[in-house]
Amino acid sequence: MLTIGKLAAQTELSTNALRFYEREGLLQPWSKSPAGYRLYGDDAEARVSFIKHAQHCGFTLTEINELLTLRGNDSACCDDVRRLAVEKKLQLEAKIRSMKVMSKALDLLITDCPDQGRPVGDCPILGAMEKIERTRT
Amino acid sequence: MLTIGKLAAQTELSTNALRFYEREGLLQPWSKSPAGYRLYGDDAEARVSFIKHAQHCGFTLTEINELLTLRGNDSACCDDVRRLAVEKKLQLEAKIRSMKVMSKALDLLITDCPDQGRPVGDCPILGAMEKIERTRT
DNA sequence: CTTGACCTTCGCCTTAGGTACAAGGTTTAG
DNA sequence: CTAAACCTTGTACCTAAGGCGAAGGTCAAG
Repeated sequence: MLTIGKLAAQTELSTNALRFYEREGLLQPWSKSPAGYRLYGDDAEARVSFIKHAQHCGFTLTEINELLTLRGNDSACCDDVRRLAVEKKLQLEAKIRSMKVMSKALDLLITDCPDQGRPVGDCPILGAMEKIERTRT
Repeated sequence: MLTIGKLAAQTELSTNALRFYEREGLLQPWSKSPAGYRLYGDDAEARVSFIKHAQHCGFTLTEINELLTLRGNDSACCDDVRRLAVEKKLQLEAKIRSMKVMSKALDLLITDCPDQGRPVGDCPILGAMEKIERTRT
């Protein structure tokens, strides 16, 4: 049985974060002491590990909640998990693509502006941003 | 002189967005009618173009405000603009890298999980997420 | 004159993941 | 006994870029 502070120290989360997870339904304390202190079982640590690792894979807390629900649901099948993972990967790739487009647009602007010490009135970057019609790929 | 609705139609923004830009200091109306209606000059359209294009390059509204301030500042130099652009590009690239890491982590999990109807108890994705490799037990 | 379209300000809601107080109760070590 | 360290609930705040709606003022046409 761990109090919130102990669990926070073990998992390197803040106590605020743990309470936040509780409000979000991600991690319930096993019981409460007579004084109302949260008491966590040893499974809590593994659950926090799960949450952290899923976060590192790009899942939001809401989605992690789904994964945890799935995990506890005996009628669920591994394919359900796999489907969520594939979907998340597609989301990540879409976002990466759009950010690459931005990065390339910036590249063009930056290479357009090679000279030093030019006044802003002549800045080709600012100029290009005003005229949206010239979408130079 | 355009009222907010006209400018919204021309720029394909909502009137809410235009009022929001005003609060944020991005776009001030040229004047107000006796009844308090916002009246925008013709420069407003170009300014909105600028804002939109900068957004497409990944700049936040706060950063766009800096760019606009720079543009109006005669003592500013094109290098200042260029520096902001380079910095933004670096930010984008950092984010892209971190998302690629996530995507690859997901890839490993997905390929670990053959697609037959396995119960969640055996799911290698869920299993891997519980066991974050940790240095301490 | 009245209807409907347009405008005003104000203020809450969203996502995600918390942080930071405030005011007070509990536990433990010295 | 006391003071520190820990815990509780509750509230408010932050980012980004607005969305939405209430309550009400204004303007043009029929």
